[in-house]
Amino acid sequence: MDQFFHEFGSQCRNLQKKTFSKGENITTYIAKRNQFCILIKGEADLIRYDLNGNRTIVEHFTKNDIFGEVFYIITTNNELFVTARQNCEVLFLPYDNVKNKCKTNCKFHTILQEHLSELILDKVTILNTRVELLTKRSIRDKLLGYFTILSTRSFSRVITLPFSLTDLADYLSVDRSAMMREMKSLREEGFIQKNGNKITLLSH
Amino acid sequence: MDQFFHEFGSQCRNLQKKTFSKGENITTYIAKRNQFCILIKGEADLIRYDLNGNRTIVEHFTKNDIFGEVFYIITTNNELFVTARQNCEVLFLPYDNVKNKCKTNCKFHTILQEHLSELILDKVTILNTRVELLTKRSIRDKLLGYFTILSTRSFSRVITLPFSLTDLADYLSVDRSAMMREMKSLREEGFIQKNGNKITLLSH
DNA sequence: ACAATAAAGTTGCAAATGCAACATAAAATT
DNA sequence: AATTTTATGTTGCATTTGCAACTTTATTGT
Repeated sequence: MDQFFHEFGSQCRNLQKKTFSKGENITTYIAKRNQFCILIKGEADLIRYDLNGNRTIVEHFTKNDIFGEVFYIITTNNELFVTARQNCEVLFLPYDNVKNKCKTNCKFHTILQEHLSELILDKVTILNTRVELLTKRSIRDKLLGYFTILSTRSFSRVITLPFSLTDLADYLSVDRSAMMREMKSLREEGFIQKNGNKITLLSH
Repeated sequence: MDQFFHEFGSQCRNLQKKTFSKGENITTYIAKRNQFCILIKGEADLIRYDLNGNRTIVEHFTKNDIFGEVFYIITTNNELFVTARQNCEVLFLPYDNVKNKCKTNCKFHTILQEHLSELILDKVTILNTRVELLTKRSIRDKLLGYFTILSTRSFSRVITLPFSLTDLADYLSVDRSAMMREMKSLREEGFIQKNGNKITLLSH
């Protein structure tokens, strides 16, 4: 699956491949259109700004992640948009076209269809992990929870934050200065060790 | 799809249909097993207790919702279990059996497979809505956000809470008394009107 | 119908978090 | 290399939230 999107991504007429530079806006979630996107290169974030100006990183996408308006029901009137964190390559295709058979019956759509439920299932597990994190009651628990997830994924007590501390606060949906204060306590109380964007989880 | 689970739910040997009384434990999420469940009758909740004794309603399931360990990666050592809120009927099947072809090639699995990605996609939108809610910064915004979602779904300014206020607090992952205080302010400031478990959203 | 249990509602106080405003360090841009 | 921009780190103070402990009102079970 890993190389599949690259290899076959440009063979069908019903999809578009676009390139984005760092910082560019990839798409905006406006209404329930059938937009389905695959990130085949780079990293991107789904960002929301609320009425008080708070920025939230709703989702963080890496290679082979899927996103788009099909996955989202817009209830509030907050702006939601996907921004390229690095230079990105994105496949755009109408979801109807993924779900139903492609007219041209191309190889891309056939394989995509076969793996579709697996791709979406992965998204569910990611979102469940995200909910688990956000339901934690304190900044401390959110931080430790997040570190634990990264640690589990990398099979290591030493983890590298995938984004800046400012972004981390927006991802955990907490105030940055309050988060920094909590990080300091965690260091002082011997829970973690910190060196730039590398953090070591200590047994305590 | 709606009646499908009932009609065909008992025709295949590779799945089990079980009944649960209100309050009973339907399943516990322990490890990444391939458990896939369909709630064909009743309502149920995915509950987590953290080390401080806080109860969180991680998810709320209604008729035709799918759940189970396939959707979950257990990272923390918190207990996660699904409890019947009402008398429930649940189909249990191994996910491998859903994904791949069923040996007996029965009608149930065939139709389920056809609709699988749609079912999982629905779950993604539900989870995205949940994340949207949980990333709101204050209890007030969480409450108003939740009311707005229910209002949009029911096409009405008058909404009926699907569970008790105690449960709502556990669902929004906030302290109950703090939530009650906020509800009171919302009433006093003319945002909402309240009558039992019926709430009316006012234009303000 | 009564008792028992659970939910709703309230409050004072403590603790956590958010806000604003900085200083300093690092990274990006010209 | 100098300048601008962005990120990190810190702090005092205000506000929000959580905690504990109640009373009152519903709901459930016998």
